[in-house]
Amino acid sequence: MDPETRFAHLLSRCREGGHRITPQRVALLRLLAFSKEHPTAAQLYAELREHFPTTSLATVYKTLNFLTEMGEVRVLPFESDEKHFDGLDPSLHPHLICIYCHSIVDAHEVEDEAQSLTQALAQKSGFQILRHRLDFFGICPKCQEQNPDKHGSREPY
Amino acid sequence: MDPETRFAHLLSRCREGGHRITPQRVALLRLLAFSKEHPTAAQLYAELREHFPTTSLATVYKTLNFLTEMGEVRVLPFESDEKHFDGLDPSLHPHLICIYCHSIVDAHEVEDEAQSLTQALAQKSGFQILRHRLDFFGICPKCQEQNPDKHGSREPY
DNA sequence: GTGCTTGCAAACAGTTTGCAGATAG
DNA sequence: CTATCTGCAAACTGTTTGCAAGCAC
Repeated sequence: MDPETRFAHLLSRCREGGHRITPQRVALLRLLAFSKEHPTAAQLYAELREHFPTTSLATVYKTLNFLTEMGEVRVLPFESDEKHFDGLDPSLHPHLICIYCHSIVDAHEVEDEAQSLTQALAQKSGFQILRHRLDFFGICPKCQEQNPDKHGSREPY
Repeated sequence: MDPETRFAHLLSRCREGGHRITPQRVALLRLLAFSKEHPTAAQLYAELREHFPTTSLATVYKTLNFLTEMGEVRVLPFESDEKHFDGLDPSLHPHLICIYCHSIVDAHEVEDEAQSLTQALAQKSGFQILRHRLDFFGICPKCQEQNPDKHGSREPY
């Protein structure tokens, strides 16, 4: 789904849910629909503040929370303390996380394999599997090219 | 690896790392080696207190933290706020989580499939994949048998 | 005896909540 | 006009840190 369509979808889902469309929310929904980076609440807040200097984190959380309850946003907790939010595509798909640059990208490439692995596991374990969370940690193509000691600024995961 | 061997292994890893063997640590290592339930720090603390009424959570965290740094314990963050700890088997393996009874069990059944999925993803994405985190949420065999409204006490995930 | 460890309390980080004033519908 | 939303501050939860007294080695 392209970001503009996704944005429109988020807007109408808000209306459906009886939530008012405030300028702050419009800006947040836009960020969610357009950011591929799976941002944290703090990152969304920082970007929002560029346009709404008085916006508060509480407002960001309140909106993220009802979107999560509606199933439009997926929460991604990692070992780091802050939770990341996937507002691009709430469907089940694996993620690839770079331990150096901390980028988090969707890994739709192996959705079929993930599906069959899930079925195999359900059969072998007797669990009725409803959803999954599949994260793969490694070094992204960009960081593989770089000089190892230039990854610098961020603590590797 | 059987729990007793695992316990002995944890003990010697502590010594190797220059960490002193205190009675509190012995008790904690024992819990880690024997508990299949992937407990939280608070749960470990509660069990420890039965034998050491004055033990503190801080001590539990300090020990868990160096074990994690040594690679002997794996941290499992979920959407719930508390982190769970896998001290049974720090190797990479998928987990099955029951949304009703909150049990977390190892899913060694599909390790081979997970391995080949990982290779396929590495090839397709260009990532050099170092480790993964595979969680499957669903209803465990025990909870499937129960009357749906008897799952009661715990909030379903 | 030395230096790591304990256990308490205080600090900390991320998230949530309460509330008075502002505003979407 | 009314009910919801905002933004601030305070509360809350899980985890970490500082430090004096205690204990492993």
